[in-house]
Order: sequence, then structure tokens, then C-alpha cells
Amino acid sequence: MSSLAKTYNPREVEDKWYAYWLEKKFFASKPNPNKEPYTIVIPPPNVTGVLHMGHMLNNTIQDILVRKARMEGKEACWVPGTDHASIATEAKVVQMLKEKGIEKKDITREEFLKYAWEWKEKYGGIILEQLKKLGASCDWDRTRFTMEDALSEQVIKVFVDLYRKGHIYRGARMINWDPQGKTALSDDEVIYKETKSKLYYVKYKVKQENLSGLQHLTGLEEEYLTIATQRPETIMGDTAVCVNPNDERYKHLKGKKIIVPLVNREVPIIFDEYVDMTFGTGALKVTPAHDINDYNLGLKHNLEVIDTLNDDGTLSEAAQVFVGTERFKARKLVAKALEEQGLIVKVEEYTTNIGYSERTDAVVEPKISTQWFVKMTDLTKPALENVMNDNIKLHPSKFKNMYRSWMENVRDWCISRQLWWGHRIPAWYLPDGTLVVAHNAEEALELAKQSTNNSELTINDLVQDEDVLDTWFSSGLWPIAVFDGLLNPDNEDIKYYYPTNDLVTAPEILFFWVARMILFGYEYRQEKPYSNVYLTGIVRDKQGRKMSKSLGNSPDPIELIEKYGADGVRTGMLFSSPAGNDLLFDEKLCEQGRNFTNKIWNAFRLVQGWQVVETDEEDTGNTTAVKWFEARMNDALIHLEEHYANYRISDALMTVYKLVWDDFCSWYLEMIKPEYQGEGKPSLIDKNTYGATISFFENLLKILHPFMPFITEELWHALKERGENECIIVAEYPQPKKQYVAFEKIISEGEIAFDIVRQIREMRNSKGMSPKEEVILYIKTHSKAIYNRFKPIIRKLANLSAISFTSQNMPKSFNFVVKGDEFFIPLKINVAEERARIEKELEYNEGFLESVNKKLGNEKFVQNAKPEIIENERKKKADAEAKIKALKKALEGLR
RNA sequence: GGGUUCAUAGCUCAGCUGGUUCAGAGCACCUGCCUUACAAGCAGGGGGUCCAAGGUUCGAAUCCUUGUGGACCCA
Repeated sequence: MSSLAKTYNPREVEDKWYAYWLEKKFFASKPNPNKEPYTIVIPPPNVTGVLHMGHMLNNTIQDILVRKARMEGKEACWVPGTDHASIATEAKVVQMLKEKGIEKKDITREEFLKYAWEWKEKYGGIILEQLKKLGASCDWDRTRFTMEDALSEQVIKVFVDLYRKGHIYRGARMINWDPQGKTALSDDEVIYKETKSKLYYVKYKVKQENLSGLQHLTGLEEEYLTIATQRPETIMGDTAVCVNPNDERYKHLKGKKIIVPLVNREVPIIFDEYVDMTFGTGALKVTPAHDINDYNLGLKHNLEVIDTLNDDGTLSEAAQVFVGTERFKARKLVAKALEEQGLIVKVEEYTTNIGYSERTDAVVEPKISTQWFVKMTDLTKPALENVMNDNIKLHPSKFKNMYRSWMENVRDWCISRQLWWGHRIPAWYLPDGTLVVAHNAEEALELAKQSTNNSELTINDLVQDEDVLDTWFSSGLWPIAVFDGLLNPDNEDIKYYYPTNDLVTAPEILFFWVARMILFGYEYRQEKPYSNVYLTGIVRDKQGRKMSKSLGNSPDPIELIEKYGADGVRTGMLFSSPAGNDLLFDEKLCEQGRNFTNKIWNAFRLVQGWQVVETDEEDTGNTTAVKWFEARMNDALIHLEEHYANYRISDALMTVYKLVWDDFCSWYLEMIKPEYQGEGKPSLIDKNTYGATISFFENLLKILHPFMPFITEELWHALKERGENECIIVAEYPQPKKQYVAFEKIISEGEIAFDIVRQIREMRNSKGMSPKEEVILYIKTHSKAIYNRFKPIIRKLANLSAISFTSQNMPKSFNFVVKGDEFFIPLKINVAEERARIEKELEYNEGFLESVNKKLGNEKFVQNAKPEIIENERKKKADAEAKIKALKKALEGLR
């Protein structure tokens, strides 16, 4: 017997093969005009990142696609790389400096960047190393980084180009300010969460006109207007109070002024239908500097803008009171001060949606600020069209609608970030404040000299914009930039690999990233960046919670790989992850994956213990077994191709899983398994069967390879001596043959045979008989021919001492019916029990026949249904009738 | 509030343009087995009013309407 371990040990093989593939340069790709290119660019993970379960899923899928394409003889190229992730990385570096006792504000930009690069060099490659453990077959020689010189140059070029084409502008706008990260956020980086808050009802004093006597006449002492606000700390920035012109309660206030509490500012009462009369008191305080809607109202009514907050979220000088106090503390202090002045009418509990920074989780502050924007309306047109017409296909397609609604309602994209780590905006300011956009300082100086007619200007007169670009701006260029397609638009790589084929990413960044790549693709290559976008789901825990560090519910992928093997984890991830659906991850899935590798391993152990003998013995059923499996495998290959074509990777895996486990191991190998020859002696098998089996095994390994690269490479070499470049990673992928009649015939014969085997096994089970106890099977049929081929197989699998045909019913025997034929096994039986069993089956079949007859008896059905459907009903009827007849006869035999 | 999307077995999901014995798969569960490849295994089995109510149709898990409940996007 073999010396191989009973269980597969992935640790012994994974690193070995990965190193071998690298050594043989199997992942490397060069443009090859004789081959069709197949390209994927990796969604660049953050340099700060370590591998998480989302990456595992995402990159496993990419690797599957790439490996299959490579085996299909395509020039497969998977470009890896990382993303500089401005906010996240800067936060990490600031944190690191803090631990060293260095504050960011105490060092220069250059010093800071030096630390940042050091940090990047040290930690930035971790995630890529982890991907290697997973088996990712990236062309590592092509690894790129969004902030490396070559890529930065491309980013700057695009910025300047867009600016000069008029697509980029600078403007004062209400932006989302993250006071913790001290940066502006795009709308997409704000997460709205339902938050418990309070609604304060505050009295504002209406200013009385100085008309003498009037006051006395009307008897009015002092009039107050009550407003409701969630943010009392912004009161000091109020520059109006607004009511609805249709609101009867306030009509008399037209033209009056009101006094803002605490700061005693006199502001107008304005009228606008924007105000919801039913909310709060129907009176709205207007703070243009701190609310987007108020800002718009302010624009419309020409209100003063008073910004009462500093960048760090503390109150500014303009607030006059509580200057320097943090905003939430200020809220309490203001409320208290108002209370003391008797101006608080009441306070209500209130639930509202509040925006949080995706990066720092700080409450986002609406703020007026000068930022850089990309004008989106002109650029989005081709990006929308080509997704809607399926030129770029989204998988699953349900995301098309979401994509459209976003693209149709797109707002200008705020691309500046108040950070140091990133691509610094190539804009320079002259002493007089004029702006020059250029590729570098030298060019800027030249332009400045020209525009000012001042040749005396020096580089020291120019001050570069402090801001950097949104990270998505550079990652939007990724599919072009990794091939240097912006600086050398006609280079060989970009011409060969672009457009790429597939992109695998998460739906949550469909807009952040995917849309922007598409938009840039059309702007700079007049071509889509890829043909298919496969959207994976979010990996969640068993309870459906998103995996997160704070919850601590995410397993460490590397530990999982150590525990179950990369192949086991890869398949585990895919067992339950249809495209676009969230994956509820359970470690059990990896266990199932590991068990599968073990199953394959043991199938190999079985086969490798065999020895070929020359034999003249007549066919033992092996010929049938081989033909049957050949047909089954072909069938599976056809389905497999369909699944791949539709990006149903999970279904593709399941097809292979069942083919290997059920058809190959449970049926085929059991059919051909030779007799045990005794301790230490190899089992003997005929040459044809052995050869066919090895070839089946090879094909199975090939179709398994994209899912389980390591074990398949190991067994590929264990199965046969191979040359040093004859690896499964580059072996030819099996193609299905055109399905022909012989295949269908043997599969249906096999189905009957298996039915018989199952019936006999069930009989043994229900009667508590040992599988070792041999029995005799009698078949009563009109068409003996259909059993000819499978007779020896049925005998072997059901452990029968003999199979005979009979023309008579056999009384006192166990009997069953398959497809209208009767089967008898002489046994001591309980007649009543058997009758009951058969009567139950008869009842079901009669009911079924009745429903079929009803259908066929319905004139409208016969008139309207398609011919093949009617034909099918007739066949069902005939089958049911034959079965009923046989069951009735069986009952007669049991009298 | 507007939009998109989903609801099928205990769990995760298939089920394509209505029609195969259509009610499925995997896992889980139950029963019996350490049967010389595999107990990380083998053999067998039981699970569902296809969210609800209407409608279209000869025929509905599938199409339409309404409702309920969830998810996501946008405000």
C-alpha cells in the first residue's frame, strides 16, 4: 500500500509550487500578437491595508479567471499594485509620528513626506506578499503604485489637461468637512447614520418698530418667535430667520427684524416656501455657513455668511462667545446659556440622519470652502451610455439601474483634499493671487511670466496649492496608467492589453471608482477600460454583520490559510458567493473546502496504488464505466462553460465539485475499483481502464486548477513524470465535445442502473442487512438490451451474486419498479409491509397520471401549448402508465 | 421622502424567454456503517402553503397590481 499520508497536507506543497511558478515565469506576460490577450488590473488595495476577507474573495475570483484564461492559451496578464490612500495613510503616519512624540504641525511638508515614504516602504508591500499565499498569479514584475513617479506624472498630466479643457474649476462651495481629518470629503465619503439627537425650541426676540404709541395701542409688550434647531451652537452664525409665506401664524412679521440671542445680532425675517410649516414651529433659523440648505437660501436672499467654526471643529472668533470650544461641548454650553436667559421653550428627543466621515467616523461639518472640482456633466455621457448598452457589462446586471441613477444625477466631483500625502495639485499662485496650472513649477513660471508680462518673476514668487488630489482621481486612471498609456499613448503594452477584459470589485465602489475609470477611459482612450465588471458581495459574518476590526468578527485570512490550506480557503469562499450577493462567511465553508482537497488527494491515493496488467479477460463493465464517465464529464464541461460565460463562478465550482465527488469518486471509481489483493500487493487493473482513468484524472485536475491551484499542480506531477515546464498552470484547458446521441444514451442508461443500485441499497438499509450480504436480482423487462452494458456494474455496486432476467413475477420477494420494469430480490419479507410500500407509490403515480391526463384532456392546452410540450406530456403519460401497470402486477404478486 | 432590489427547505442560495417527475443544490439534520482511497469518510433518509392577497392565462415560484418585511443607493 502507498506510503502517502491519509490526509492531504497543503503546507508541504503550497510554497514549493508558488516558488516554482515564479521561477519559471509562468505569471509573466508580454504582448504576443499570436495570442489573444486576457487582462485584469487588480483593484489596488490600500498600502495601509492588510489582507481581509473581502480581498480574499475578490482576488480568488480574479485568480480563477486569470488561470483559466492562461490555460485556454490566452496571453494572461494580471497587473498588481497598491493605492496610496491619502486619508488612511496620512492618518497612519500621523499616528506613528505621534507615538514618536512628533506632531504633524511641527514638521514641514517635506519632512512629513519623508516619513510617509519610509512608512510605505516598510509596510506598503505586506498585502501583496499575503496575496502570494493565496496563490494569486499576478505578474509581479508589473507591480505599480499610484504615487510612484511614472504614475504621478500621468495623474498630473491629466489634471492639467482637464483644467485646460475647462473640465476642472475652482470654486467656493459648501463641502463636507471632516474636522478630525481636517479635510474635505466628497459626498460619497459621507455615511449617513440614524442618530439620536435633540430638538431645541429657542425663543428669538422680534424687534419692535420704533413707532411711538403703536406698541401701546396694540398692547404688545414683547414678541418672540420660537424656532426649532438641532444645532444651537450655530446660532451665532444665524443671519436670518425664515418662515413660509403661506403660514398664517407669521404673516404679520413681514419686513420685521429679529434679534439673534447671545450675540444680539439684528437679522431679517425672510419668507420662502422652502420652509416646512409642519416641522418644529414652522420657523427656521438660517445659518448659511453651516448648512447646505441654509446656504442655498442665503444665496437666494442675499444673506451674509458668518462662519463660526474653525477647521478643527472649535468655535471661531466670529462666534463671539465660547470661542475655541469644541462644537459638541459648545452645543451644551449654548443650550445652558439660553436656558439661563429663559429662551429655551422645550427640548425634544429627535432622531435624524447625520453624516459621518467614512475615514475617521467624525461627524461631518458642512462648511464653505474653496475647493477644486471636476465638472461631471460632459464627461459622464459615454460612461453612462456604454454601460446601458452593455458595451460594458455589469454582473449581476441589477446594478445597471443603480449605476444609471447615479450617472444621471451626478454632481460635480470635489477632488481636492487638505492633506500632504497624495498628488499635490499642480497649481501655483502669484503674489497677486492669480493662478497658473502647469505640469511643474518651471512651466508654471514660464506661463506666469507670459501672462503677467513680468520677466522678473522667479520661482520663489510662486506658491503651490497646498492641497492634494482625491485618491480616486488617480485610481480612476489605473487601467490606463499601469500601462503608461497617458504618457506614451502608443506604446505596445497599452495597445495590446487595453481595453482589459474583466474587473472584479465590490458594488460599494461602483461609483467611487468604477464609474470614474470608465469616464477616464473614454476621455483618454476613447475606449472602455474593460468589458465586464464582476461585482462581488460584502463578506459578512454568520449573523450577517459586516466584518470589521472594531467588531473583531473577521478571521485572519493568513491563519485560515495555515489551517485549511489556500485551496481549501479559496473554495470555501466561493461555495456560497453568487455574484453581487453578500457572502455570509462561516469557517465551516473552509472546512468543506479542505475536505474537498482531501477527497481529491485520496482519489489519487487509490489510483496510484494500481498496477497495470495485460489481460484477455472479457469486459467486466470497465468499458461501460469509461464511456459513461466520458459522457458525464463532457456534460459537466458544457455546463461549466455556461457558468463561466455568465460569471457564475460559484455555480462553476459546484459543477466541478459534484463531478469530482459524486460522479468520479462515488460512482466511477467504485465501478472500476479492482479487487484487493492482500497486504502489500498492488491492485491490478487492465491497461485501457487505467489509461482512461489517468486521463480523466488529468482533465479533472485541469478544471479544478483555477479554483485549487496548489493541490492540482502537486497531483499533476505525481500522476506522471513531467518535463520541467509541463505544469498544469499552463496545461491546455479541456474543451467539451459536441454532445452526441451516444452520450445521452449512456447517461440515461446509467441513471436507470443507479436507480436500481440505490433501491437495493435502500432495501438493505431499511431491513438492517449488511452490504456484504449478497443477494440475487431478477429483472422482468421487455427490453433486456438497456441492461446489457450496465449489468456487471449493477452487480458490483449493489453487491449481487447474480442478475437474471425473468418473465414471471416472483412471489415472496422484495420488489420494486424502475421505469416500468419490475425487479425482484428473493427474500423473507413482511407481505403487509411490502404491500403498503408499493400501494403508497402506486397512489402517488396514479395522482400524477391524473394530473397529466387532465392537462391532455384540456382542449385549450392542446391548442395553445407548444408541440414539444404536448409531446412531453404524452411521454409522461406513457411512463406513468407503464409504471402503474408494473406496480399493480407487483401488488398481485404479493397476495 | 424618491429610486433600486430582494423574499423559495433549519441556513446560504439556484430556478434563463410562464410548460420536463418542478418544487431543486450545497451545507446542516436523522438512521446505519471505522466495508483496505478517504470518519476531513461511506450508504441511505426526512425537510418547503415558493412572504400575503388579488389578477392575467389552458397553465404561475416564474408575468401584473396592491400590501407586508428586509437590504442598498440617493435626498
